[in-house]
Amino acid sequence: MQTVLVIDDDESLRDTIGVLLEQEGFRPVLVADGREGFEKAMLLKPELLLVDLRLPGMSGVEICKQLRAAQMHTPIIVLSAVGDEVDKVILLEIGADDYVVKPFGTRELLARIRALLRRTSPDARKIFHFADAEIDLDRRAVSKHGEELKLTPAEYNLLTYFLQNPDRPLTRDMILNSVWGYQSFPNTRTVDAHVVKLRQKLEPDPNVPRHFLTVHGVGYRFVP
Amino acid sequence: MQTVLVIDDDESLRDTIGVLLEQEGFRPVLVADGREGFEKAMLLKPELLLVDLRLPGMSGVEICKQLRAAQMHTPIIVLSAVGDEVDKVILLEIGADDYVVKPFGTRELLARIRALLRRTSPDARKIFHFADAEIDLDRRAVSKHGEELKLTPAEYNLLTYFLQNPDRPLTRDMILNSVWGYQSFPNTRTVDAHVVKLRQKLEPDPNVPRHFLTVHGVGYRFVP
DNA sequence: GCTAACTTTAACATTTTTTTAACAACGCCG
DNA sequence: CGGCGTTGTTAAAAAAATGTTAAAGTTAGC
Repeated sequence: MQTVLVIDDDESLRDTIGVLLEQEGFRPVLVADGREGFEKAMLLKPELLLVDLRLPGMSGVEICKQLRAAQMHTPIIVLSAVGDEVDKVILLEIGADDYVVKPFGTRELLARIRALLRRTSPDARKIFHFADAEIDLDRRAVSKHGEELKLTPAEYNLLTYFLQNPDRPLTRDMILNSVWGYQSFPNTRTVDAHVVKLRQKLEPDPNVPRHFLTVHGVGYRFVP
Repeated sequence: MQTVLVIDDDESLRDTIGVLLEQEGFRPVLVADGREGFEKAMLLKPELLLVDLRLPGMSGVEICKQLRAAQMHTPIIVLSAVGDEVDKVILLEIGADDYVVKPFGTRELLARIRALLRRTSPDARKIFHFADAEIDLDRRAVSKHGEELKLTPAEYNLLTYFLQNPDRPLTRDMILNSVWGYQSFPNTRTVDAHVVKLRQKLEPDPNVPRHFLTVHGVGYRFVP
């Protein structure tokens, strides 16, 4: 579940947002004090921060700056009161990702939260590259020359195992254990058959393997 | 034409609002009873709701709560009598978007209606399009070629989940957890059965799925 | 309590994937 | 260079997963 840290000294607003977030399936953490909020942010590493600009203890601006300085890239939405002089440029400079002006509708806030999370989270994806192929582990998507290609579960599992153990000779037993699991005991040639398929699908020239190499008498070795 | 559902037990006020809305190009539907109003809301899926707080059958507060609980996000304006204790925060919590205090001028009411519709309809309103279908999440309404089509609750929930997680392979477990909830453990084939139904209702050609794709060995993937 | 609508399950058909077996090709070693 | 074990390759058998349908089980509303 995604944690959202809310730092605002207006108690009723804080609670309202808390209830709203809960309803929408987030885990809200509510804090009134600026300094306490900053510490919670560092500790909890929430998926999103809602920060009031005007705060006791430590201003919203300061919180943003410090977090960014600490290499914390949590998306931040700034809540600003209508009177505050809000300069978009300044907000961007201090590392905020979006802002809403109080009073705001709950739907607007939710829309912003959703949009921001969608906008920021995909970047955390782990994407492997080698040869002209790209493997997006989260999406289970593999593409070559930008064209999506289909891998079967066994192929995909084998590929991820190779990706996680590059440059190392891997015996068929090791591969069977890690990829197929202990309970199944297929013929060791099964591994060979699947390596062939990976080569066919991923090697620039399947007849001259450059990434899925054979280690004669041992097994296989993957070089990125 | 935009439908506005008015739930108020004061007949003369109800009629006044009805005439006003008609003049302004809306399609008013007038109801006196709270429970009846709630049912009409679920059935008609109006673009806007005007709800009196004090109602026979079912209170305005209850109507708002229930609608929101049913994932119906139609904008709601609460009509409150001058004596009612109205707490903005409570109104927000129960899911109301705005309120006016009786007695109010027709121009004020209209202004609020217009403002709220403007605020909610263009961008904040989540309307998904794919193939020749349109899904209005807020109104829980699905149409194909402009014709409304009926989805059962399970189908709708599943669709919503797909819409909110596009392009990502979703395992049956993930789907069961998110759509059916933790407490229920139906056969995994339940998901399959419902995917079939969604395909039948929404795919241009159900035999060649282009949006509800199966990821063999994993689950399903929705591409808009 | 009855009906109608919906959900779940079970059964069977179909599709996709995995494994195996067979043979060809290769590499190492004398 | 020739033999022997290893690997490449392929197609078919076997297994697993999914599609589909209808019947059984639930639930909600009257």
